[in-house]
Amino acid sequence: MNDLKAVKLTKSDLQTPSPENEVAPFPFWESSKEDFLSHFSNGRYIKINKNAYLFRENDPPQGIFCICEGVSKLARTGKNGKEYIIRFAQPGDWLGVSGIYHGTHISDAVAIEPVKSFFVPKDEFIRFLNRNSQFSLNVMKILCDEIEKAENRITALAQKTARERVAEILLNLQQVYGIDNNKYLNILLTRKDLANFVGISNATLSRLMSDFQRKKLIRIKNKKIRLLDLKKLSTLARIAAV
Amino acid sequence: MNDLKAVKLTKSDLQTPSPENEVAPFPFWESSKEDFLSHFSNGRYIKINKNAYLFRENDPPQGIFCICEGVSKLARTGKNGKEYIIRFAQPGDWLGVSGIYHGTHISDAVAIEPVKSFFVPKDEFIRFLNRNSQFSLNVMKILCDEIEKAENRITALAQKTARERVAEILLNLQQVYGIDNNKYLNILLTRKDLANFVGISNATLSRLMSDFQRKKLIRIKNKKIRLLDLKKLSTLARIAAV
DNA sequence: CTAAAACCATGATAATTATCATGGTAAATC
DNA sequence: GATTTACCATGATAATTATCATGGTTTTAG
Repeated sequence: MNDLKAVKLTKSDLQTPSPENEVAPFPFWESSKEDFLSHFSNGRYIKINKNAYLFRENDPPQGIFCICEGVSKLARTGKNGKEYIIRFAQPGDWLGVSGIYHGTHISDAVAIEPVKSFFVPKDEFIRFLNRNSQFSLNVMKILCDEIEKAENRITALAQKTARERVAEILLNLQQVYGIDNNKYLNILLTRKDLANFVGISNATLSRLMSDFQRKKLIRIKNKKIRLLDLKKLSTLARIAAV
Repeated sequence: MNDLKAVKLTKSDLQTPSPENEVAPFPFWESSKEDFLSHFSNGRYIKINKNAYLFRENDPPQGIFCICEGVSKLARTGKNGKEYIIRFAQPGDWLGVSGIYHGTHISDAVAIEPVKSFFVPKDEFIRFLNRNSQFSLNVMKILCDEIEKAENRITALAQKTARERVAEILLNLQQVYGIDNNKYLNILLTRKDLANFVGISNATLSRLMSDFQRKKLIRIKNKKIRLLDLKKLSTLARIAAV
């Protein structure tokens, strides 16, 4: 038996729009969405403009954000003033859970496109965890996923060259965010953000992207990226083919 | 109010030996240790030899290990055959929690010194989580700590030079594992393990360690490392003084 | 106790990546 | 719509780090 199977979430679950409500709040709870929401009587929807902060590193956490629409980046700024992007958060992701355990947020959360999110005050979130072991398991799964992703990043950063990491992250972005009708990635990043995510300088990233284009591995049109040769990219990234 | 404060664990809590039992199983639960253990009727103590595996990457998880004595490394092996050490686990740490959510372990766990651990079968662990929201919060805290550590590593790997990372990790090891009577680090690592943890080649690590010795930042005797100048090391690592 | 294996420091060299600088392009602002 | 600002690609150079190789040392295994 596997108790956890029952709480497994899929991306499509999270993104299925609800007919009776514009903002679809992920069928996260085992019963209905209304039931889920009714437990957070102090929860509310919040809109965050592009480039605005959901929270900042070292802020005392006020509560938890569940992203309903749009993408945010989670980033830290080093002593050298350089930003590093830990990860991106997309619809269905919860932000700020770690923060409530530490007393402060451990990274900035910035909307890289307009974001709609559901906000649950900290106290209510904790109260809810205490009363609902099933919900706790859900949250734990989220945390474990974050750990796995973080450890994947660590391994890549420690072992792979810039070239390999760029290829890997491009494939990863396609897998996570998917492609539009013209097969371009569904996430639009500046060179700077992409460089800060890969962990290399802007210049090196630019060169590698140019090189990838020359080699017909990718195509770039209006800043949108299309992956042309998944197989070669996978080989280049030294990962199993996608 | 802060419900979480009550469940906060400190390192000394975890390491306090219990008078009536050789193997001290951390006062993790709010009531007594006996009460804690009585809830895991299928739990048992396991001894693991040096260099033996607690589990391997991709293994289906059988249960959760709580380290009582000794140190393990959590490591992955890349396609290139190179090992990378994600982190070390010390007494009081739980291993394998992420694995039960993923169906497979996401890294190797290897004892780098003889390890004594308390093993709880997966089903029982899950059952316990379901029934005890307080315990769930404890586990969540552990996971959040892991996330924070992982994200710290990511930031360091992405932004810092080899030299900076070595200084940072030495300081970090001292903070986490402490020092013995002669002020040498309480953890004994091979050059290889340390290099794989920092994420650089053995050769580069050796050179940097020699350089640190020449500069009187550290001293090495019988493979044991002593930090001589915390302030300079902190400056070098570009972190706030310890 | 001895042979084999693993570990370690260091030199020489090559590859990788950052930094600095520049001109061109796109985007934001008024 | 003009102007200012941010973004991007690329050259030249310097710094960093890996790789390969070697001899000495320590550890392990029989």
